[in-house]
Amino acid sequence: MRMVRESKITLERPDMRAHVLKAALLAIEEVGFTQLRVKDIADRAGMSTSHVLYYFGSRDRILISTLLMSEADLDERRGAELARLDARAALDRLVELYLPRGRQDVRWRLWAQVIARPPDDEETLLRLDGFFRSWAAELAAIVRRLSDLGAEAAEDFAVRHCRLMDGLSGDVLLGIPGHDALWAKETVLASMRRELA
Amino acid sequence: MRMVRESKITLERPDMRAHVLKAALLAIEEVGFTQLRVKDIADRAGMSTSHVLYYFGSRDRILISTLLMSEADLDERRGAELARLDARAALDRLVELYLPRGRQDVRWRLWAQVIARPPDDEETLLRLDGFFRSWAAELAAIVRRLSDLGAEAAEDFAVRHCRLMDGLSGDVLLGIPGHDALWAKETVLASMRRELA
DNA sequence: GACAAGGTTTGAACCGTACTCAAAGTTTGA
DNA sequence: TCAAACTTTGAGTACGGTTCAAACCTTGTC
Repeated sequence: MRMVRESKITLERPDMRAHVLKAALLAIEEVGFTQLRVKDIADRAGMSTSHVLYYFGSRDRILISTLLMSEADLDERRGAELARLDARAALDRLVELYLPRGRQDVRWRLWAQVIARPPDDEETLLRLDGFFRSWAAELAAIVRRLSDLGAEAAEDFAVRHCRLMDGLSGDVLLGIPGHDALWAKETVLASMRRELA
Repeated sequence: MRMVRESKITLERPDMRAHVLKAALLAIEEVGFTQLRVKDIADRAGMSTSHVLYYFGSRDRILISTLLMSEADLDERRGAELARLDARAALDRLVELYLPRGRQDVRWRLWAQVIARPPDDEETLLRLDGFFRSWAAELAAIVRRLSDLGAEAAEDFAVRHCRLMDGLSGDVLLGIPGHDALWAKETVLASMRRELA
């Protein structure tokens, strides 16, 4: 009995899951987040809805997994891209990568969804926390190159500004008049410059 | 034709709507946000689901209206309560009122919901923006009592810290281990003290 | 005081969609 | 080669939001 369960988990082919998650990203972009049905994902993955559910168990889990993949992907790309830039450009670019590109930004819509219906398993929460920390660490490293802040102060600066960007993103997602992606970017950068000057 | 529409709107009894919204708050607390059905609200309001929908049009609108009411209510209470306190105590209390009390905080779950499924009518967005501004204005006023910051600087301080609190609230709602309501409060207050010192 | 017009309320039906299940198909390993 | 476990699907279920038409009330008018 227990054997069955364990082997099931081990044998879940990651390629299959990744395939579905890519289909999910595509589906969200094409049909929009609010109208997204499991069928839209299944169609684009070339399989039945039952099969998608067989791998993920529930619609919510598909979305959470999509966020995790999307975030992991960005985590990699970010490291590679920022390494090539000088500190000031890296700071600017990091902010750009972090913030939503607009009201319909897929990654941020996923975040909003997950915050509205949070997962209850500890493991997922720790992975999400891991992404937070990764962003903060990257930002802290850049800040240390730009100022004479100590490790602790840089870390504090980074965490505060990540959370600030989270808050600003809420405005962007809501579509508050005047509070668009550009406004958010300018606001964060102003706050950063203010402290680093 | 147009007459019908207009009179319909005018005649919507506000007491009836308010009654439903209070029922909604109660229902959320009792059955939990994720399992909330329109029927749960209707039951507690002592009417049929059709009747609730007759007044609000859709489930989403009920939730948005509940948030608006909840926020308007807090807006009033806040003004009355903070006026009685000295500046330092008022700052502390404002932060307490702003932040979620915990993972299940009803007002914040409503915010999360509305950000995940934003309304598309301009009017609602402006009302939400109004609440943002109201919080910021209140915070700015307190800050000016505590420091020699000018009007502009105080306003900037206030907006940044409101958004910071929004971001921290996300962590609390998610239930990231270690990031509870108390942690959020301490983090904001530390940031505020840091700048005001 | 009766009646017309519009406003309110509801129960019953509709519809869409997440999820379940059993059966058929496929792989793996002994 | 066969059986056991894994995969895949179509059909079916459950459930919740939304619609609709009909009954009920309220109000103002002759």
